[in-house]
Amino acid sequence: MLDIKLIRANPEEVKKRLATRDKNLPALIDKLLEIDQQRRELIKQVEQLQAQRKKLSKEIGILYKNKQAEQAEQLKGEVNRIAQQINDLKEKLSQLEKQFQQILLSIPNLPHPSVPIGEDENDNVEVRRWGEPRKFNFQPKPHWEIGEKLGILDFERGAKLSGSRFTVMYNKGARLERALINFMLDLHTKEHGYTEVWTPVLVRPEALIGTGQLPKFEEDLYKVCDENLYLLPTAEVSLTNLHMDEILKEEELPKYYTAYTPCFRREAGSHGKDVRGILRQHQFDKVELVKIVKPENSYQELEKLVNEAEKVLQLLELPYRVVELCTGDLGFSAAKTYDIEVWIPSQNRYREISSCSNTEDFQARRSKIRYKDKEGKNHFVHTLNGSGLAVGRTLLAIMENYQTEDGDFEIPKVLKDYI
RNA sequence: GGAUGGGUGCCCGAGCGGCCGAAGGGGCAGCACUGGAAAUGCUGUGUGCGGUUUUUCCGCACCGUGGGUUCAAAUCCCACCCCAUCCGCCA
Repeated sequence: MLDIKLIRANPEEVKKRLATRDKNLPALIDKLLEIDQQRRELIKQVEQLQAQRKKLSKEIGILYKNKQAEQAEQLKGEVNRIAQQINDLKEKLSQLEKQFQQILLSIPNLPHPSVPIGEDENDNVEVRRWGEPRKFNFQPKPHWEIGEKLGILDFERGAKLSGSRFTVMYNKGARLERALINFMLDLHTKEHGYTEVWTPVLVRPEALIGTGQLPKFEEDLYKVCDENLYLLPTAEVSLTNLHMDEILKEEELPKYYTAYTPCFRREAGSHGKDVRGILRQHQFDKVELVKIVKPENSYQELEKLVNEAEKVLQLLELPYRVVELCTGDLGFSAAKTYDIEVWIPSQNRYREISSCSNTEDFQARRSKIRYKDKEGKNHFVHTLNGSGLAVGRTLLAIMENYQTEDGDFEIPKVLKDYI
């Protein structure tokens, strides 16, 4: 959520920056400001009337005490009239307030000035590469072929049980999944100072509103029938909202959290995309990284966060590149995002395996996560999140990059103790 | 699923329809005491919105949420949400 005060103070600047995401946003800001003005005018009127009512009511009380009932009765009539006016105005006000909130909640975050301007993923900027894609002296196979032949990936039974984009894994596949989770959690807790967390995977709408998935992206989520709960699309939601509605102490910051959770996404808009294999599933495992920090450190923390996610790929010796998302490709809550893309031999290109974002105070404002400074003043924290990493995609990348000519694949050295 | 209790400030907790933004305690900050500290004492300390000569000050709102009663609601009534405990059921 953007700060309405910021929008009021610099409407043109805000519109200009939002337009780099989406050309339709400036008009929405105009509408918001219009409603805001009406709303404030009404608030002023209502408050004046309420102040009057309060004053007169007190006088009535005193009159009764002094046994001047007649005069009290007279005043009552007047207060009744004022109360009626207040009611009328309040009704209008609550309408406006509703619209106001609804629009404000649907406006995405402002891109950081350093974010490259662009329309879609083609305008993303490569920041660096690590590792050399392996030269194969045979035709590398896609992971689904390897997996099916080895009998470790079972798409048919996945579909039988749950539908398309669900997969069953056996033996080496299932064990590798588990090994990767442990490996990643150990790395982040032991080397990078994160606190390991285990969270529910069913969450309330409040949490999803806090991190920005709701109200706008309901169609991407699985909702539990007959309960007001949703399946977690990412542990960013549960980890960030651990501190929903809290005022933290300054010395508690920064907080680093990591959690393994399954993630559930409907993939509503992506029919026909990446339909083969396990790249895009309705259910996948992820180890998530979340940081809650003071505003002045957040960009430094973002760079660190990306490095921490990269470390996983470096240790697994998987080639990757880091790209900076352009304005048009930024997620709703993000002010700045780096994607890490791992090399996929069968596609002869890099594919996203992690996305690391600084949302600044956008989520903090929605989730009401603040901290109190030394002077006793409250400020919104900055929140960051990143995959560290998407486990299924890591598994896929290992299968393809470490494949052998006979249709099997090797296990990266660092995982030997885990499997 | 059945029964009961409860949601008040950073935390705990009291609160007769007007004098309650709200007692008391804890925490935190400042000061005093001390060689320094602990202990102790004193003082201060909610949030949001709106206005403002924008350091200041003023107004309004907020005691889970939304309605209602009343001249006046944290306090009374109704609905909803949430939490806890017990019983049943299940792992």
